[in-house]
Amino acid sequence: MLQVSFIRENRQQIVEGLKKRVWSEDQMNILDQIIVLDDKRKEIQTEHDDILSKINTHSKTIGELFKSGKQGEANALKTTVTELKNMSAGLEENMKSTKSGLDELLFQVPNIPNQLVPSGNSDEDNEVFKDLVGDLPDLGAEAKPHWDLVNEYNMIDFALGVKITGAGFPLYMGKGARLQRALVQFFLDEAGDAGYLELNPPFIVNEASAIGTGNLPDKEGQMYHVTNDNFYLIPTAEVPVTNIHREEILAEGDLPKKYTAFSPCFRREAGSYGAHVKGLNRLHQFEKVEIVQMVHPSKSYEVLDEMLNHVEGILKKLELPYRILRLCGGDLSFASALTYDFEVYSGAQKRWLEVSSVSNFETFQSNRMKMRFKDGDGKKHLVHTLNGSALALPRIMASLIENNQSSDGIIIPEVLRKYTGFDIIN
RNA sequence: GGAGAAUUGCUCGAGUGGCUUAAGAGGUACGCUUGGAAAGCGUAUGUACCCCAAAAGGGUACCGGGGGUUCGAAUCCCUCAUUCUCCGCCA
Repeated sequence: MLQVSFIRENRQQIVEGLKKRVWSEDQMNILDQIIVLDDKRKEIQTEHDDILSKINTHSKTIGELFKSGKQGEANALKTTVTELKNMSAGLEENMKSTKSGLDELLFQVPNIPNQLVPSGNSDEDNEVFKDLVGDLPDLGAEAKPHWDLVNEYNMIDFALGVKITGAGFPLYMGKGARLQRALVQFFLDEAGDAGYLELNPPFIVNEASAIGTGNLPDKEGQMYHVTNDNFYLIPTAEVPVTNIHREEILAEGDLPKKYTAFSPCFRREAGSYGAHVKGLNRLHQFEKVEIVQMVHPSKSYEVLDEMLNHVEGILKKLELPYRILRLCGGDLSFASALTYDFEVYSGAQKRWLEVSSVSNFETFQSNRMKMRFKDGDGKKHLVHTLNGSALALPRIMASLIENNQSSDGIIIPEVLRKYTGFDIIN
């Protein structure tokens, strides 16, 4: 969420930014309401602190009066304090509702898009930042989509997943399961080599963590909620990992913090049915290796490029044709200032599949989480947080299976063979 | 799941209603001392918000979270979380 002080001082810049997110004039009014409520909050606090101060002084006096035996004076003063306390209670109530009103408004304001973000309403307006790297596979007319191939080679059983749980929970088997594990291992090794500390975080988080990363309150319906304990199944490892330093003040020398984590990801997003969500294209449970960084604000865009390079390196090693999109304002996630999506080409479906999303959140998450660092002068600043998928498994599997199909079977890319222990699935 | 004990600042740790402006120790920073270091001595050392044009200064809140009793709570009560010990169950 944005800081009120930032809203006060950069109104014009914010309005320009929100226009890219297709905000109406009506919605812009929220900005003014925020400032009005914040003014009110200050006014109430000044008044309230003043009363509390008087109560504190009087209480001390009462103690002294009792000690010196002046019961009458003490009791008179007690009455005064009681009156002050009534006033204080009223102000406190007012403060509470003002603050929650203010938060409610602040939660509605998304991050301000970076200058580079193109305006636009939907994914059709995304900018192709880097077009096709690699060659589109030439599979011929009899190319099969991955959902047929995984069936043919007994790699994944979707029907059993439905039996056990429901749609969107595939069961990987044999070489399918092994290939998946090989990819995870490969991704983690790549991240480790790039200096990310490997973590194995909790896959269920509490409410505070979900709020910290911006998954609550906005996207409650997208997460699985464990109501008995008020916990949430993570939609991505970004949630537990980014929350590691929630409400912390780091030393400037501690930055950057670089973390990587493998996790299953759970997403409710009760989807539509049809070809574009068929097979591995969209799931309720999938696996992903995530990279996360907490960095000095002056470095965050440099680091964003570094993360892009990291993801590109992996896709090149896997020999998958890919392209990079720069998301437009309308497609940008709520918390992000700039996002690049990676898409790989899936040869039989003949379409691009999103396999990674790399974002700079600037201070949007760190402000919610109160994640700061102290500079040499002892001044505190919010860190910038970034994260990216490196990578999400199912669509990598889908394109890898489709693109590498041959009359002999599915050819395993060279780089994975030491992890799989086999070079073909047939 | 049951019974008991605990949670205090950067760390350890004292603190059973006003004498706490949270003792004391350690750590850290700076200064003094020294040929240099150590020791010693001195000073400082949290977070958030508010007042003030700013600085200086002042105020409020914070002793695991939330609520309550009281003129006054780290201290008493309720509740939740976490940690430890024992019992039960368990991969």
